[in-house]
Amino acid sequence: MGRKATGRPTSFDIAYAAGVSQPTVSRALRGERTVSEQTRLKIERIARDLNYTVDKNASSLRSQRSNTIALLFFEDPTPDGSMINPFFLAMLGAITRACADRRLDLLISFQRMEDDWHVQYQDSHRADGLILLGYGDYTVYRTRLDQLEAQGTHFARWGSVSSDAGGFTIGTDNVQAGRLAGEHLIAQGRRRIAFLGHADEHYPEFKGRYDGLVEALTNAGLERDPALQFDAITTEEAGHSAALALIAGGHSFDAIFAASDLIAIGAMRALAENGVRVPHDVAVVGFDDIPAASLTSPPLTTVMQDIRGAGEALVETLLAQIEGRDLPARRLPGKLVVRGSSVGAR
Amino acid sequence: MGRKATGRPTSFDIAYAAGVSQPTVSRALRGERTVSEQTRLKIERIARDLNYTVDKNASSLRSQRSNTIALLFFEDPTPDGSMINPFFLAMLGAITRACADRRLDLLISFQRMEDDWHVQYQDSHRADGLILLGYGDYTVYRTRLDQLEAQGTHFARWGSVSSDAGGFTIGTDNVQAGRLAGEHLIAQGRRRIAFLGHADEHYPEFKGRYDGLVEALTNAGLERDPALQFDAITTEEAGHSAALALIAGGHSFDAIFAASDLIAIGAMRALAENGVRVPHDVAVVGFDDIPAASLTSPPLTTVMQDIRGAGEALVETLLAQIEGRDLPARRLPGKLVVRGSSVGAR
DNA sequence: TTGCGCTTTGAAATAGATTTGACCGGGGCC
DNA sequence: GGCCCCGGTCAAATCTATTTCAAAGCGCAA
Repeated sequence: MGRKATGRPTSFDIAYAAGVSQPTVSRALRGERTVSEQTRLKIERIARDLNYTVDKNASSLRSQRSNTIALLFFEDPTPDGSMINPFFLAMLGAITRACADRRLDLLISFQRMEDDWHVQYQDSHRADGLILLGYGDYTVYRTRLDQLEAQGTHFARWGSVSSDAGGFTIGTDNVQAGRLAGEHLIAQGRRRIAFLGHADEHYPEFKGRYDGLVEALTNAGLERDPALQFDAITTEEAGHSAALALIAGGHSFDAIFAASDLIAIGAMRALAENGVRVPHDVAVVGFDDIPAASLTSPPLTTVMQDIRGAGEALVETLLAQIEGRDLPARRLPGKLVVRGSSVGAR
Repeated sequence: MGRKATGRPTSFDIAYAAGVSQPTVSRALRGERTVSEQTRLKIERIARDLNYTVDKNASSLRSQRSNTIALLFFEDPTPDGSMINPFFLAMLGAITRACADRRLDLLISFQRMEDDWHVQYQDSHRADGLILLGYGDYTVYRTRLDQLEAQGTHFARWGSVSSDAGGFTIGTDNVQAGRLAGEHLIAQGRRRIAFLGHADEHYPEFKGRYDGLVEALTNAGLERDPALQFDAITTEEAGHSAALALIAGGHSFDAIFAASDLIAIGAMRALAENGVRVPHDVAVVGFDDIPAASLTSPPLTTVMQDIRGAGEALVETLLAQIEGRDLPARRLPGKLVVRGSSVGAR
């Protein structure tokens, strides 16, 4: 008939070739059980032969489902825009994998929360839902999150679960993870453990880690010394400064628990500059297990977050939400990775 | 009329509210000049008021243009799937930015080339074109690339430009960049420069860097010593082994040019283990400027690739191709980043 | 008044799938 | 025999924008 000679085949072409109607092709290829096995196999074969693929746009338009989710990084972008928190990049890998397993497409964007065209991802039917990744003072983004929720946008976010933010949050159990680090250092005979990182409610992740450390100390019958806590955001620079401040503070210490690997790496540099030996004089434990952690000398002991599990959980939670069955917020356990920076004779 | 009370507004709703026909709404919102200024402003205001956004699927279906590109990593995935070459991750940032500037959406996938559902991205109208990122022995992927080209799929890839691969390739000018590294080391008074990395045509990027080094030596009237070249793929382990082999080889050397930062970091570890001081005894230069490069001690001198430019060029080339005007392959210059590992007294 | 060229707008066709409602022949039940 | 149910299929409606084509409106000249 009047089918154009060139161009991709459509479901009509397949239907014609298979001697069935076009809707049957659609059903068969989606595996609806109302199509007989025999018909389905025949249609599948013909589709393969003709090199046919379902048109995603037509499919999504009709079904109002894109089978795509959007990943938004709402970290403060660095000036050159290229340095992205390595931890989130690892997470990206895990999320990609989780999506691929479920045959979902993944759209990504590094737009910041301040720009707001991202809220249109769902409205424009580009994506069925959003995954939000962001570190730091999330209270800033609170308005945005509320707005998203009010709009009926489906989303899951990575962050501190303990906070008062609505559900749909997946995060590491920072208290447990912090305790793990503390217990490890105590087991190594360390008693005066400094904490580098903010410990107030603006940084709930960091605060949780600190609380965990304090718990470990308490459990071991040790006193926490507030003079050994120094604020730092998650950069190598901040870690360097905090460690210098710690050294200058004059209080004795035999271990550092840094709220992130970048902080730890900066701190180790400061220690080295001051002739402090790691781990001999001071043991160091970081957090995140970024790639660079295994490359320092000595290699950095750190707490690894369950990135693979996080990716799975985020996608799963989001899907559940899209389908109307809400899942509870979840906390994932951290795991200690012992390397050279924390073990050895005192 | 029979408009459903709930749900997003469609262009019909806007048209009704504005007292015009629905196609006029479409034209106005896309900025076609055939719509009078007055009408356009009115429609835009109403669209904003009603919180209307264009349905991406309907739009793409009709126009056969998705304004989306897909980014494919075809690197050999590591077992745990989370470690991705940091250089490509940085590139991801640049590509994201280039896409955002052009209001393009970006789909990403870490599927390997062996799996082949990626070839359907364009066929299914999910994306208008592909960007391919992959390191290593690309001859393996040659079949795939040819297949893509035969299919009429639009794509741009990052890689070695010198190769015989079809156009649409963007890459660093590895020879120039290698020469840069060589000249720097020679200027530091180094004469016996080892090269760690494969130097055969299966690794065209690495080979180019080696050729550049040789050029620099030749230009300076120095002889190249083939005994100072050791094969290594781009891992820290390989760098470590290669450096050990170099040391064991017994030939004297006063500098190392590593084909990648990971190799360089591994090599520095081997040097340290053998009591070789950097840069005092041996100067080290890497390649890529991954985040960890500035965190080593001493910080690693390296050749930075123009990632920002690469992202721009890849997207631009791909767009050109989609629109039917082919752009020539391009080589981007590398830039030397001098840090502590290569400067200082001999 | 008619005709020409230009801008602006609308009606209808279109893109390619999914979903709804109906049909058809055959088997089971009374 | 009449009626209902059932699996399998199809025709028609639907999803929401873009594109084509035709027509209306307008100023100005013939």
